[in-house]
Parts: sequence; structure tokens; C-alpha cells
Amino acid sequence: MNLKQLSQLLELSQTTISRALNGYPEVSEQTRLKVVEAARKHGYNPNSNARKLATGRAGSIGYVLPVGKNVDLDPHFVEFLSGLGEHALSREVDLSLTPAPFERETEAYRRIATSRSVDGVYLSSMRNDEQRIALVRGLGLPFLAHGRALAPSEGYACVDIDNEGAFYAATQLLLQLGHRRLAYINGDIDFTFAVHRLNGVRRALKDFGLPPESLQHHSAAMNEDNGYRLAMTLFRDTDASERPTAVLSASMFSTLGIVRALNQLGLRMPDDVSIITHDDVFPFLKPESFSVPLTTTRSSIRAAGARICERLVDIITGVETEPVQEIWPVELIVRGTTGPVPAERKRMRGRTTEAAE
Amino acid sequence: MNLKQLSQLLELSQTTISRALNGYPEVSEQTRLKVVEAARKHGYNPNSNARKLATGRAGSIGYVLPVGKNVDLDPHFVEFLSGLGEHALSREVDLSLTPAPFERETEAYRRIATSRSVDGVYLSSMRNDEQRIALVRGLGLPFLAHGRALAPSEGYACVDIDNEGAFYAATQLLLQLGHRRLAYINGDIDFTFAVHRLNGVRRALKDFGLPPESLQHHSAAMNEDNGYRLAMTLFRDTDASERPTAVLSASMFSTLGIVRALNQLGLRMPDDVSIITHDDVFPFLKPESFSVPLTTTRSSIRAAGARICERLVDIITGVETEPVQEIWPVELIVRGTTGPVPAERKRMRGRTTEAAE
DNA sequence: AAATCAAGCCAAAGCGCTTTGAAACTGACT
DNA sequence: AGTCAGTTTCAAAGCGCTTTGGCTTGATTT
Repeated sequence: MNLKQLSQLLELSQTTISRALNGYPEVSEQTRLKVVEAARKHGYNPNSNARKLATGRAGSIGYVLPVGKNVDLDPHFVEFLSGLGEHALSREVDLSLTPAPFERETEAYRRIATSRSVDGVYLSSMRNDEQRIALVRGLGLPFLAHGRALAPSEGYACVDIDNEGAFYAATQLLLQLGHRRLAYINGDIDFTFAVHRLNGVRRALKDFGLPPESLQHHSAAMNEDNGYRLAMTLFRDTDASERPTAVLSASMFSTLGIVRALNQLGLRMPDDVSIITHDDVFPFLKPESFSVPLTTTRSSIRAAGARICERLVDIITGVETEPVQEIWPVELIVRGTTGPVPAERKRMRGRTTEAAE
Repeated sequence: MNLKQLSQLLELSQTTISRALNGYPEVSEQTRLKVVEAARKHGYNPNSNARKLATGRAGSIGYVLPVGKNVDLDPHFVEFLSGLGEHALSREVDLSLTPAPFERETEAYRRIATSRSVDGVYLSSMRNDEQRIALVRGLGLPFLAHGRALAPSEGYACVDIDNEGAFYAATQLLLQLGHRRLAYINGDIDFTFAVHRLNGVRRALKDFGLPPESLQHHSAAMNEDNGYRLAMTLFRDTDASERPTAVLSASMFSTLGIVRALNQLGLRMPDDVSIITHDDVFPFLKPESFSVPLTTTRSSIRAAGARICERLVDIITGVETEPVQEIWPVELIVRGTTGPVPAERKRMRGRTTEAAE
């Protein structure tokens, strides 16, 4: 059933049907009701491709999905997607994923833009040598970034969390607890979020008057394996005198591995080692669920997804005109894995045990 | 730049340009080269909506994305998607995700079908009371199921793994090791995969001549929390005489929690408890990475994604005509978490230790 | 009673592509 | 020279929708 057939059936013009269905005022309430009813009854839905062609609007937002043997679509993405989807629903937009290997990414964006298959795109996993902002802008494709680029640092719309502030606060807490030898098991430093976080940690150290050497920094993809491996390097393969007394971790997945290493080495949290992790809020992996509840910096990546969908639609429809950079504050939630530095432990044992309980 | 402009530029008809670009034989190699070159140079890409309208093909496969406060898009999905994307790329198709809350799912499929926005859909997370097969078939929408329904059991195309066989084999192994009191921490029993797996476990017990009571079965969403909770019920809240000596687990996430519970209770694998887990092969969470490497049944959900994309495209293009049910065998990989039943442990200690090393 | 106006409807012109059916041009064969 | 098959090109008709501009009507104003 298409528009023409329906119009013949109702003995009305296609124009009227179209207007009735799309809520234009030029049609009487009476006919509208009749039309809507008939459409429902005969299961008429406008052909989406015809409509897209006629209006020039695609009704969907796009994302170039990195694929390839070495690219793991990680759980962060799906959680983000989940939020996006939740909001997409209420705005009646679809998500269109265009798979592309990393090296052909540019081509993919170009094709998306010239073929008008989506109304706008969101960019995520911003890298240090970010090229996409200039690219999609040049292509005239509306966009919204999840995260920020190093350069240009402004002039484009984005939603990001205050990574630097979060890790500044986390580091500060550890320093206040007396820790002086820290380690940071960071994510891949090619991504800007990792740079921002590292900046936060370093700034906190500096403000506290500690030398850069007080921090051991390791960067690797955020997963269990790397967490384990790096923790082993820190605590098994390092001289006792140089071992950190506290570890910052960029993700719950890394922390899974760190905790395994500590267990294996017989080190206890927080008595021997304090840990602070960034928590993106995964419903299937909660900081409260660890053997010792994790102290975390927390920001829901799912909420970011929802917000990004909302704003991207606003940008596409012209509601939002100026490129605003929206930076979300991050909570620091103290649970059981942070305690005083070991040297001070004895005179505070009562308190520590209680906190770790 | 659109087709008309390009045709004027080259002083050729739109027909010829279109044919040249789409590789039809009616155009001389010479003109084709000229056209392709010009298109590249001027950055011409056919408007995808116009093309879709004209051909009636959408060039994308669809998925109705369940959203809602209580629906967590889980890591299984993203890994699956990753495989799908990998293959989609080579076939030049996009993925179109239509978010829909569970209760309005039917409506979403209906809209997808009548609006012709995708060429076909895949269905996943098959439920016991599966309605979607009849629905999409009735709508004339080509489809491919990931997993099988209970009814109808055949007559539709699907890709599934041999869940029953996998858990039969896993159970058999445990029985051969002397275990007689088993527990199965299953996924949500509303899904058919969970039913099939339970059938496998029960059949193995029966074939071995054990009564149904030898199995304690628990069903819940597969996550860390539930794994922990259910393991606690089994090992802390149950009389010692009734405690299982071996646990089957439906997912690595549940097992994460089970292991945490066992650690907390001071129970060791495999000396006190044997564990077999189903592993969907997540790059970020590997069975080898557990404190004791996990014995698993293994089948890559990512590979399933790639295969499903491949076959769905074949179904859409008419290459595949008969609905075939493709069932993949599942490997059983013995690592460190399976050993003889505790009672027999003493006289076999040497071997167990070795296996668990 | 004529003039004005809004409400409700319509015919037709796009949107940018693919595809049909026909035309024009080649050379080769009678 | 005339015919024919094969090649290369084209004009025009869709695909199913939205939207412009205009046409009727009946009611309201002058």
C-alpha cells in the first residue's frame, strides 16, 4: 500500500493525505481523522526512502564503526550506544553504522557525507592527532564529538567529562592519605582522554610539591590482561623500595586484572595497596561487587550517549547553533580500596579495617 | 555534485554515467574510464536515498535494538556486532539500528518492513515464546535468526551453536571426574539458549543414570552480581552435605562473580570445586586470565556475527533460497578449573596440582 | 450585492537516481 | 549499395514521497 493507492481509496489527493498524516494545518480535523484511521487500518507507512529523497532528511544519525582484526569494539561503546538508542527512540531517529577499517575511515566519512545517507554523525574515541573534525566540517556534515581533541581545542560542539579534574581529585585523595609513590595504569595514550587524565595526575603531584618521578605511568589498552600484566610489573618485578603504594586505574577492566595480580601476590587492598579506578558505570560490572568495594571516579557513559543523541538532533535541526563544549563534572566516590599509606597503617589499623569491611 | 551536473560536464547522458559507474557492459571501456575518473575528481557519489528509491534496495540490514531502563545491551551484543561489521564492510552494507522498547517491538518491525528502510533483519536473543519469526515472515521481511526458537523448530534460516551438545559434553566431563552433585548457574531461562543448555546438562545426567536431584539449577541474567549471589547461596547457605562439587556456568561474567564468592569463602578451584564456563570469546576477558585458567566450552560470538551478515546478504540477494539451520559445534577446552571430585582428591593430588598449574 | 478572506483541497513539479526501449552509429557480410 | 548484427549512446518513464502555487468553496466584511 502506497500513497497513491491510499489516495484513490479515500478519493482524496496525495497532497491531502500527506498533509493529514504529517500534521499540517491545511487539512480539516475531520478528514485528518478519516485519513489517519484508514492508514492505520490498511497498514500504510510512507516509504522511508521516498520520503528521505523528497525531504532531503535522512532521519538517522551515523557512526563510522571501526572494524578490523585488531580493533575491538569494546564494552564502553555498547554502553554508550545503549544510551544513544534510548534517546534516539524518543526523537524517532535511527542509527546507521558504517563499518570501516581504520585506514579507510576518511573515505567512509566522505561517502556518508556526499551520499546524504545520514543527517549528522558523532565522533568518538578522539585521538591526539585527530583529523576527523576538520574532515567532517569540510564535508559540511553536522557533527558532535564525544570527547575533545587536543587541537583544535575549541570551536566545535562536544560532550566530554572532566577527565583531568577527576584524576586530579583522585590523586589528591591519595596524596592526602600519605601516599608518595603512585602508579597510573592508563588507557592507550594515543587517545586524548588518556592525556587529559595523565595531566590531572601530574598537576596534582606538582601542586603537592612532588617530583615527576613519584609517578610510574603505564599506558595500554584497557583490558584485564594488561591490567594484570602491568600490575605484575609494578609489584613483582620492581624493588620493594620503589613499589608504588597506590595505583590509579583508567578502567574497571584493567582493575579486574590488577586485583587478580594483587590477590596472586598476596597484597591486600587497601592495607598494602590503595586503588582508585575510573568507573564508566557498567550494569554488568559494578565497583561495589569487587572483593573490596572499589573507590572510583564515576561518570555514566550511557548518560553521555543519551545526551549526545539529544544534542546531535538539536544541531541537525538547527535548534543548537553555537558550538558549545559541554564538560561534565566527575564524582569521586570513596569506598574500600583507599586507605592510609602502609607506613602509617599501624597506628590507624582500626579505621582502615573498618573502611575496608 | 549530482548525476545531472556530472552528465552535463561530460556531455554524456545520465544513463551512460549511471551505467559506467555501476559496471554495466553496455558502455565502452574508454568512456567508463573517463567517467570514473571524472567522478572521482569531482567527488561525486550517488545520493543514497535516490538510489534506494530507484532500486528498491536499501543496502542495509536492520536490527531492532531493545532499549529501556531495564534492558542492558550487553557485551555479547557488541562482540557480535563487531563480527557483523567486519563482514558488512566487505559486502558494502550498513547496519541500521532501530531502537524500540520491548513492548513496542512489534510495531518497530512493522514499520521497518512497510517503510522498506532495510533489506532484511536479523533476530537475536530468541525467546521461548518467540513471536518475531511469524511476525517478520508475515511482513515479507527477509530475516535470519541468531539462535533457534522452541517453536517452530524449523522452517526458517538460522545460525546457532550446539548449546545442548556443549553442555552435555561439559557435564559428561564432570561426571567422569567423579562429580555427583552439580550446580548449573544458567542465564535467563526465558531465552532458548538457556533451555537448550539445561537440556544438555539434564540429558547427560540421565544418560549417566543420575536422578534429576543431582543438579541444582539457578537461572538469572548473566552478570557478575548474580554469579556471586548464586554461588554464595550454593556454598555458604547450603548444608555441607548438599553442596555441589562442581559448577557449570553460562557465561564468563557470571563466573567472575562465582570466583569472587569462592575466593571469599576460601574454596579453591579445582581442589574444592570444579568449574566449567561457556566462553563466547571476549577479547577483553579471557579464560586463561583467571587466577586459575578456566575450563570452558568455547564458541566465538564474533564469528557468528560475521557469518550471519554473510548469510543474510545471501538471503536478501536470493543466493540462498532454502532456509537452512546452521548449527555450529562447540569446543570443550580443559584448563585448570576441572579436577576429580574432592573425595578422590587425595590419591590423585599429584595430577590435580599439575593440571591446575 | 460585491468584495474580501480563510479554509480546505488539488494538480503538478520536483527530489536524484535506475532502467526500459529505441536510436544512432559502427563495421562486416551479402 | 543494402542489410544485418553488434555496439554505444540517449530520452524518458518511473520509484513514492513532499511541497509549491493555485483553485474552490462558503463565510465574512464592506
